[in-house]
Amino acid sequence: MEFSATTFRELCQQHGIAVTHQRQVLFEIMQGMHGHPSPEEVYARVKKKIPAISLATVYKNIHLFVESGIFREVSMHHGTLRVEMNSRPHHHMVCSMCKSISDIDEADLGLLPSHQKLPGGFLVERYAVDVIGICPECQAKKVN
Amino acid sequence: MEFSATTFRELCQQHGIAVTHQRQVLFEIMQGMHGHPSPEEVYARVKKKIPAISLATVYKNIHLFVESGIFREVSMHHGTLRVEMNSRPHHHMVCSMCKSISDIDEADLGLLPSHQKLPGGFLVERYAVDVIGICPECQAKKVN
DNA sequence: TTGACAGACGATAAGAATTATCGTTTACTA
DNA sequence: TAGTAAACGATAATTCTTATCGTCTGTCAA
Repeated sequence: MEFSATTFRELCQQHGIAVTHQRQVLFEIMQGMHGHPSPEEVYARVKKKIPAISLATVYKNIHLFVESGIFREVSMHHGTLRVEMNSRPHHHMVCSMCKSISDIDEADLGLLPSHQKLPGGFLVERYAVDVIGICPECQAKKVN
Repeated sequence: MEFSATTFRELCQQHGIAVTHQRQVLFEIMQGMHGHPSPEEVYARVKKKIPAISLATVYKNIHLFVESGIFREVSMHHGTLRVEMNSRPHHHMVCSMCKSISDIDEADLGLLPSHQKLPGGFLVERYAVDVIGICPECQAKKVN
């Protein structure tokens, strides 16, 4: 929608990555998908166009696209199950560089709207806010 | 903090689970932890008290505690990496029963406070809100 | 208190998702 | 167009989590 086929080459140049056939097809197919596809789902679709493509290539390029900011991943997750030990109402600050999570009290964040029902009839139990940003440590490290 | 050692037995009775030594030690140790420990971290601590405990037992009981609502997991994660294909500003409605994710436009959710810096000096890039609740399909299925 | 039985335990194999390795091929720059 | 760094495909390896299974332990009724 926002990137036309002609700009894929420029997009790659911007990010200093090579324009390969696999990369281009992958990009176009991903753009045509909606929702929150998994690597396997993307792989299944790309294979229809490039039967010989490897799953590893799909993974490598999805990561590349995410790192370049071309696509975004749904909720930074931390590989492993994590249990919440803070029983006070709070949310999370997630560092986009080091992926560290720290807590912020709900009161310090400010209040959220609390509709009981959202469009579509979704029944709200609670809100979980991830504040994505740069933690103080990474701000200090960041040289540019 | 909120559950005393004496109430662990009651807590188990409420949820219809047996009071075992492993379970009790696990519970107490987890309560003493802070942050967002992983199963491995919990396992490492519990092993100091019960060297013979199995990692599988730790996993099984963490799940049990989470299902019972005794503890909560940090951000419902979906097992696999998911890529965001909706480029409009939006957030997510996550069903606590079936774990499905659907999008909600930021405008439909209402505005969030947009401090540039949060307590501790965390630099905000963006907010990602997960609205946890029950999707219409699961509301229909829900009999009780 | 005891005895039966469901459920919990530990050990470990299996499974799923992801990443690393490596030899071959391809794209970019001069 | 040649040289080189990067990308590719195949697949082994890793990591995290779950399943299996034989043994053991809580729970509940007698």
